[in-house]
Parts: sequence; C-alpha cells; structure tokens
Amino acid sequence: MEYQEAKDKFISTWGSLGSLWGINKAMAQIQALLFISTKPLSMEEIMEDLKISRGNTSMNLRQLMDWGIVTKTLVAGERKEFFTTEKDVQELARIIAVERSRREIKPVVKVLNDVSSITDDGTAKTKELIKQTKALHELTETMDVMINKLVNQKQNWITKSLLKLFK
Amino acid sequence: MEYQEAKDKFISTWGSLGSLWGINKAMAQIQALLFISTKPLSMEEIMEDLKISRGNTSMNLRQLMDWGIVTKTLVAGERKEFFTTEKDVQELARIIAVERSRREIKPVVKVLNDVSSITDDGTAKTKELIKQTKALHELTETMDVMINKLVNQKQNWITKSLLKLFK
DNA sequence: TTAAACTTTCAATAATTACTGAAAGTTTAA
DNA sequence: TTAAACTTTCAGTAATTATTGAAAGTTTAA
Repeated sequence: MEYQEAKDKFISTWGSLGSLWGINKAMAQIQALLFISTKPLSMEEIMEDLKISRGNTSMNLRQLMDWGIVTKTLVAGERKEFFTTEKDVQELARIIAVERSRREIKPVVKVLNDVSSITDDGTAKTKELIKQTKALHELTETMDVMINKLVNQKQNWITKSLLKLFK
Repeated sequence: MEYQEAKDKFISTWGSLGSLWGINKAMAQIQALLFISTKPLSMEEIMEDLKISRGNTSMNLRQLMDWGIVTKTLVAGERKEFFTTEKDVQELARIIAVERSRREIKPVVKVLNDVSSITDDGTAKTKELIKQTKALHELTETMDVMINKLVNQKQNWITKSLLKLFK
C-alpha cells in the first residue's frame, strides 16, 4: 500500500465513522484531510481533493469551526482563507468529548430529570416509569461528570486515566 | 405532567437519541417502551403503542436481540412471543459499551494500524500520514482497552470507576 | 394432516438527510 | 468607487435510510 491508497483509505474510513459519532461524512472527511495535511488548505484544495461542491465545503467547514476542531489560518501573501485542524489527538478527543457532553448528554439529562419527577399517582406503571428513568438519569449524569472531569486533566488525560483505573 | 405525557416524552427522547449512538429510531423506541413496561410485551402491543408496522417491529426486535439487549420471554398459556429488555441500567450500559467496541472501535483500530504501517518513502506527506494515523491508532486502542477493562468490573462499574478516578 | 395463529422477509415507497450550483453577499486592492 | 476575488446561502435535487404491508414461511393444536 502506498501513499495515495493509504490516504484514501484513511479519509473514507474516518468519513464513514463520522456518522457513528454524530457528524456527517463530508465533515469527517474534511477533518481527516486536514489532519494528515502538512500545510493549511484552501477551500479550493479541499473541494478538489474530496470532489465535493463549494457549498458543501463551506457549510461543513463552518460546522467544524463551530465544534472548535478547525480554525481559519492566514497565509502570508494570500487573499483566500486557509484552514487547519487541531493536530494533537488528545486535544482533539478532549474537544469532541466536551462538545458531545454539551450537545447530547446535557439535554438528555434534563429530559430524564423532568420525566422522573412526575407525581407518583400510586399505579404500578407510574412507579416503574419513575424508577427506571431515575436510574437512567443517575447513570447518565455520572457518566457526564466522569467525562467532564477526565477531560479537565488536560495533558495526557487518556493515558493518565487508564493508569489510574488499573494501578 | 402526568403518566402518558411523561411516557411519550421519554420514548421520543430516547428514540431521537438512538440515532446519536448508532441505532435507529424505532429500535430505540421499542427498547424504551420495554424498559418502562411492568410486564413483557407482545409484538402486537408494541406495534399498537408505537404505531409502527408489523414488519418494522419484527426487524427491530431482531436487531435488539442481536445486540443482546432484548430477550424473548414465554408467557404461560400464550402462544405468541413476548419480549423484555434488560432492566438494570448498569448492565445495559455494559452491553452497549462492549457491542460498540466490537462493532465500531475494533474495525477502526485495524484500519488505522494498516494505514500507519505503510512504508515510509521519506516524503513529508507520507511521514505526516504515518505520524498522525499512528497517534490516532494509539489513542483509539487505549480508549478501547479502557472501555473493555472498565466493563469487566461488572457490578456497579460506573460508580466504582468514577471513585477510582477522583479519590 | 390441516388450518389457524403467529413471525419473517423483502420489494415498493416514504421520509429524511446530504449535496449541488448558481445567485447573493462580502471583502479587498487599485 | 468599482470590480475582481472570494465566501455564503438556499431552493432544488440526489442519495440514503427507514417503513410499510402483503406474501411467504413457521409453529402449534386439534
């Protein structure tokens, strides 16, 4: 396997993986492309490399910037905009964890809390609903706390956590 | 908010959440319904409650069984099949974690390993591809190991882990 | 056996989600 | 200013994914 094949394989795998963790294919592919690029890329270069339209590129770059994963970079002497992604995997993982917590987990915790707080009318089904959603609420919240604490350890957090868990 | 409203809210929230962790809406809704039910439910009851077709119900129940989250239960004196879901949230979380590791993480680790093992032809771009995919490989593998070890602690694993991490 | 009760399969279709491309908008250099 | 260089927006369309429903398949009781 030589460069081009390996590159394509990486980008397409990362792309289809994206949908699993809640971002779309193009978004994940753009990030992947930037991740292995040796220099900032322009919209033009991204479109050409991934064979996607200008509109699509623009929209997905914006989303990546909203996530805080990609940033605009100025290149001396160039008028157009260039883009780079966070290159440190641990930092990348931190950003993603925090964003997912904010976007996905927090809203769910809220709903679970609301649902589990309905008044107990004494019926078995109400009791079961309360009991189960309470358990889910507690679990989800614990996991969210865990993620947010882990992530605050910054430097080398994943390895550090692994060590802590199994020493 | 009384029972029916709370129930609907829970089922629809869980349903839309499903797509975030890689299962479809109907599948997540069926699981949610079983999760708060006080007794095993038949296909008929599930269809009616969620207003989905027989075919859809059948296919998604199968998937839930493939995941190991839902099981068939026999009800005395009844010919048709009844279904129940794992009721313990911690056990549920364990099953999901293990399955996701197997279905999603493991294949990615393999691709990353393949890609990062290409021969270094000395060019900057090849060096960058190798370096970055190696870093990603290492991280992904560490996280996978972490998940699998955590999950083997069985009883009360989430709370235990939280304590370990922050004592 | 057979036929009723039930479940599964799958082609057709609906619903959702992603993508394009051209027009509108913005910025910058002259 | 203005016009070239560039980016964003968004209605239309394409691609993907989920759902239906009816036919085929299976099981069980008589």
